[in-house]
Amino acid sequence: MTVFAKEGFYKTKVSGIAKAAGVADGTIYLYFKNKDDILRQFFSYLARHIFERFQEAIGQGDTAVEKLRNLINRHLQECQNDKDFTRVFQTESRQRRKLVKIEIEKISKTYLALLKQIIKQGQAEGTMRKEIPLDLSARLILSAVDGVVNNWVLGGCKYNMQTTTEPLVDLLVNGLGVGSQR
Amino acid sequence: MTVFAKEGFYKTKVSGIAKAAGVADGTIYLYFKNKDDILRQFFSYLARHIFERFQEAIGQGDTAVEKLRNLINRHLQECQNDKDFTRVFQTESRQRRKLVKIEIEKISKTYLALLKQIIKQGQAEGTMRKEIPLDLSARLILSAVDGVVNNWVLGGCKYNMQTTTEPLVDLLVNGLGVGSQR
Amino acid sequence: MTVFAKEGFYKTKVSGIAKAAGVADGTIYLYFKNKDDILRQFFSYLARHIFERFQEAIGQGDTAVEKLRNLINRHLQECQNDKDFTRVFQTESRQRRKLVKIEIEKISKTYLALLKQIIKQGQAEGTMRKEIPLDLSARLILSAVDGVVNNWVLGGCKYNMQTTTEPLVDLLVNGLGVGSQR
Amino acid sequence: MTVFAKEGFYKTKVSGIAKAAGVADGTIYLYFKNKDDILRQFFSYLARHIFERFQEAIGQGDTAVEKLRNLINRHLQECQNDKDFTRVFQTESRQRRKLVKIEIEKISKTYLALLKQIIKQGQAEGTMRKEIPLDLSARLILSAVDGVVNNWVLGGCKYNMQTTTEPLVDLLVNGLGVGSQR
DNA sequence: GATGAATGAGGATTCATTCAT
DNA sequence: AATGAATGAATCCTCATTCAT
Repeated sequence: MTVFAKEGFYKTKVSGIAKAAGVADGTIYLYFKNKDDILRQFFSYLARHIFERFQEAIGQGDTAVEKLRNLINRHLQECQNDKDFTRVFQTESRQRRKLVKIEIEKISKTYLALLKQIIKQGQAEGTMRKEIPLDLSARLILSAVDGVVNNWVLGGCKYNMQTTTEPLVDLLVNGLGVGSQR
Repeated sequence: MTVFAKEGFYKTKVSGIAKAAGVADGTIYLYFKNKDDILRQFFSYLARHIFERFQEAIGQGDTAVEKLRNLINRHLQECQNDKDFTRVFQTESRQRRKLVKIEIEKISKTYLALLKQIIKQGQAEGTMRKEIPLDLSARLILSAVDGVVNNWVLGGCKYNMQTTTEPLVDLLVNGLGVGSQR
Repeated sequence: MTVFAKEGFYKTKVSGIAKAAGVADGTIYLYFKNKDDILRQFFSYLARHIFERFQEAIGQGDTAVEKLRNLINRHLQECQNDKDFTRVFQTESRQRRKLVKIEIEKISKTYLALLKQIIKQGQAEGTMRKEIPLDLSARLILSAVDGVVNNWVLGGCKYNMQTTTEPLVDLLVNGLGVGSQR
Repeated sequence: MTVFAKEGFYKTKVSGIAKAAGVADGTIYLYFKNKDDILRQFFSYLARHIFERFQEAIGQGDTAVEKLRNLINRHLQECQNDKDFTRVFQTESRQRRKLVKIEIEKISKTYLALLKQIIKQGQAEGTMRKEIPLDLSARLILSAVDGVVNNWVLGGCKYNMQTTTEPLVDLLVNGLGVGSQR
């Protein structure tokens, strides 16, 4: 991932990955079918493991808003902890659509499911509006968080992204407008 | 752009572009320094022309919320009108970061400036909250809209994206929560 | 020739020649069949005109040694007067053997004929040795003069080559050894 | 070298070299940085190895004239033994001046040093004239030998060049003129 | 299992030449 | 006659992949 993160999938040479891993070029092919497969396995790994942690984060909140806050916070935290991973994901999930389509969709769907579940709980609690289509709300939240991460990546991963959690949740929950508008 | 949109920058052959353009391979090089330059000129063109249209859209609204709605609507509309353009932008602005860094930053900055100007007006009008950092609000809106577009692209550009405008603006302005929460 | 002299035949672009000549690329092809033909015509021109001047130089001497001195002097002078011409000749007569074979052979033969004629006269005068094969003597003189010129070209055409005439002729006529050796 | 010798550097295709060497195109690039480098390494090799043999030849003579004869003889012999090598050297040392400038100069300087050393010895012995500038004599001898080789190459490497040694040395040492002239 | 030299298909780019204006 | 935009054949070089050791 360190190597992919630096120059992107296409500019990365298999020999470069081998060198970074301290093995011979040929050795790569004992563990990966081909270059594409390296990326695919990365996405596959992500898809399998990331949600346990998200689930865990949600578990630590009671109300819907708390859960949302915890989820977003953990999301930003994880991204921050593994910059290379994040960078590769942000970059290649768009570029190599066909290759990782299945994994991306799986990740995306699971994430959206988590969000919908939170929103549903909020609606049941009476703390979240019922007029807005569930799908749209979920997608919009995902987009917003993804956008924040993307912005951070494009800016060179410099600032501490977790400071964004609080105002982000505030904005998502309360909106840009003043209450009287509604 | 049609060709880039289909397979991405790296999988696109210059000869493929030439063929699609109905000219000889060499002719490409009369107008572009090299393959990279084709992409760079595309982004450069975008940077120069897109904002006139956004500006125009904003001009057609009076209140801040109206302006926001018009901007977002026009944004989604333009993306919809040129799917190839949009797809290339969404994909390659991430992938070929270094190459188009300058153009991307220009586009991003100008867009954010438009948003901040709208939010400021809203705050002056008393229709938009002052507690949230201007920068964050603007970036979040951009991220959200970008996320919607990205989602549309990943989904194959199938549904009509403009139906999203209304609930999107509602969500951004009024938030996910019910009023009493604040 | 200025252009050929700078980078050699192969690195020279027809468009570069056109630019130097102040005409359009296509115009070149009104006067030359192709790129090769430009070089061929150059050698052809040389073959046709250079010997008049050499002949003239020889005409201004009486004894064989005088004639030899005048010929060599004129040879070095002409080379010095047109550095580009000389450089192209020195370089391309070797490189593009097949292309200019005929012209080179013509030039070479005529030059050798001049030299043989001089040596014959010297032998008749009793001032030049008869033991050495005429052919070899002539070729050796040509080689030596050519070598001097080549050396001058390789060194960047800096020094005044005509100062070489006198010692060169001395060496050729009297040899490196002291008289008693014979 | 066989391939370069046939058509010259520019007309030679890397794939042609690979084919002649019985390897794949890409293999060439495991040993040479690029096409230019093949030529450069050739000249570099020459520069490193040829002088041991020349030195050896000189060592087998006692008097200056003997040493000169042995050097020239060995020079012609080596050229004859490797026609392709010789042809490439004769051709490309002129054509690709910049590329092999350093190597050429090294070869040239070392050769001239050998010659000067011989002439000095001759002058000490009293068998070689002291009036002619050392530099010029050396350069002239080099030019003459080079000229003989060049002539042989241009003529298609047909005749036995070593028969030229004796009259060449005679001419260089005793000159073209009869003794009484001095 | 690990290696890394060898492979060769593939593609960007150049530039001599043409020809409609 | 002169132009120069357009052409497309030609070739260097890269790099994913293989396989004998």
